[in-house]
Amino acid sequence: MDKYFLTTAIDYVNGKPHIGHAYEKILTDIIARHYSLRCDDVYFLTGTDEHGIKIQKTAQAQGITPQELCDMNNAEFKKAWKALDVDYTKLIRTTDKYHEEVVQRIFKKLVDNGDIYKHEYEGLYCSGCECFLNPKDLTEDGLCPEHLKKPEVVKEMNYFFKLTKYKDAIIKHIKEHPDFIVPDFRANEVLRQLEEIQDISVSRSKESVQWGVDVLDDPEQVIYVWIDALSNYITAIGYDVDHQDEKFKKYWPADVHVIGKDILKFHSIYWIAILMALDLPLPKHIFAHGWITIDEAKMSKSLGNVISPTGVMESFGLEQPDAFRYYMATAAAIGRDGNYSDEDFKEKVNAHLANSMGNLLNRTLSMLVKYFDGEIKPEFTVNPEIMKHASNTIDFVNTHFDNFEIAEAAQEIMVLVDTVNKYVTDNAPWTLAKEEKMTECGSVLRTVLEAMCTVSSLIYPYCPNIAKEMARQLKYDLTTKLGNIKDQKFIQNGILISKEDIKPVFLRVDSEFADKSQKIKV
RNA sequence: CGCGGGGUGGAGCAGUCUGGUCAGCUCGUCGGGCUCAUAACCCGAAGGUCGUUGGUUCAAAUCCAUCCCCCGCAACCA
Repeated sequence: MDKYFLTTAIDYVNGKPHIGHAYEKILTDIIARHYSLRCDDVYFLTGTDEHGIKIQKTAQAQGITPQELCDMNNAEFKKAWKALDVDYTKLIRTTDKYHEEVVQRIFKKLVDNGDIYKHEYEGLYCSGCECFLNPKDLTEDGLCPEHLKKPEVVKEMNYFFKLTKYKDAIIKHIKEHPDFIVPDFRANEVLRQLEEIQDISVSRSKESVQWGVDVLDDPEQVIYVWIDALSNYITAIGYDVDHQDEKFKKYWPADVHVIGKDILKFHSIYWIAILMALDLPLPKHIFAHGWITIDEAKMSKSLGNVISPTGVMESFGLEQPDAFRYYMATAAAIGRDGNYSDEDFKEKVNAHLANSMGNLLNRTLSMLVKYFDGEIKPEFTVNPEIMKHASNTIDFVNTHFDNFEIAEAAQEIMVLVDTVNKYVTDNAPWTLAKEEKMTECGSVLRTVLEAMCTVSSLIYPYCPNIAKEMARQLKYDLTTKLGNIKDQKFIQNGILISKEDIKPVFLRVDSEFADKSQKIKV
């Protein structure tokens, strides 16, 4: 694997980031960090979608310019990603000049090639909304639901993209590549949607939308979201219609587009058709994740249950996002909806990160100091069965990631941790020490510590800070590639650690200890 | 008959496509063990006729049919 290029959906900056936006970015960041342990060159693209009527109106309502609104909210998103340790390579904004220019040229190329044509569109226009309404959105009396006014029938000239031209090719591609749409049960939905696909309108008149990218040679029309937003995946890495720079050649096609299940249609149909029209290779996978519900209810502003990702961390007094990231990543099986609840969050991260994993390292290092003054002696050997299990876990985790089974991979890591905890109890090094079987005792400890090196690598994508702290105490190099871990020993002979250097890698949430430690830290 | 998703021990879920090896996982509860550790770790137990009813089959959580219930499908919104 020489490169791995992955993208998130770009977020509409009409509001601030919430837990739903965060879910997708965390998942993508975890995938990116995982592959960074298998490949030297990972490119993680995210971005913000900044054009369109809603932004125009929101800005108007707030008495600021659209650009000011975008700048403000774009900054909020960046801040959130920083707080969550979402370590993207690049964040593209659809208002970036180079993006706008390439989008115009893409549009023009599609027009020149005959994939985009002008067509008179007749629709129901509400002067209150200043936009066209979908007939199915109207009230029973045929009124605009917001303004309770009867919309007028208005004709508008728009540009249309010949989606129908690519229908058969897309169906063929989906059928021939069963892992193209992940999870696979979503592919059927897309195939059904493809049956009733129509050409899509890809522009709006200047009268209805001003905040957007102008169509070249036709200043009365603005390019609509499809071509503007979806193209970010190629413009960000240097695509242009007549020139593609080295970066683009290197990274395209994307290895995966990570998106929400609601926009699967746009990615697996519209975007694919656009790529076909541009004669570009198709992304290898489209991974559609589910929703995170809040206490079993869909998150919505009207219900007042929108949760800010950083708010969760604050309410539990967490300075690092690791626990939140772990919880988000394991909240749902692949592509399914998951649920967030404070209670469950606390139970799960305490049980897995503090009790099982953190405590395992802690108890082992404590014994090493207590019985051997922190020294690993040359005669300490490792248990081959535990090493085998650790090595197998790497394989399982890799396979899960290749299938985008993030939660399932985490479960596999915890199985390893549980196995090692059991190994410690079964071999009772404290008893061996009392019986003065010191070599046996030390061998148990060395085995656990070797296994913990693997654990720290595997947990790193989910919990980068915890993993770094584990690695520090193990004197282990976290940049070690997963492929190099197998059959290698990392715990060196000699003094590993002193009593003062041992510290819990993750404190139980909501415990007295956690409270106290937080005050000390601040 | 609108469309889609779902109903599995106290909670959250997997398993359903490819019937048997499936009643599983995480958490919680109760009892026991251990004492190295972050009141942690290990063992054991209780608890489910897998929404209903019927059918196919040697065999169904899994296939077919019927019915019941929940959640999305206007907006904010991944």
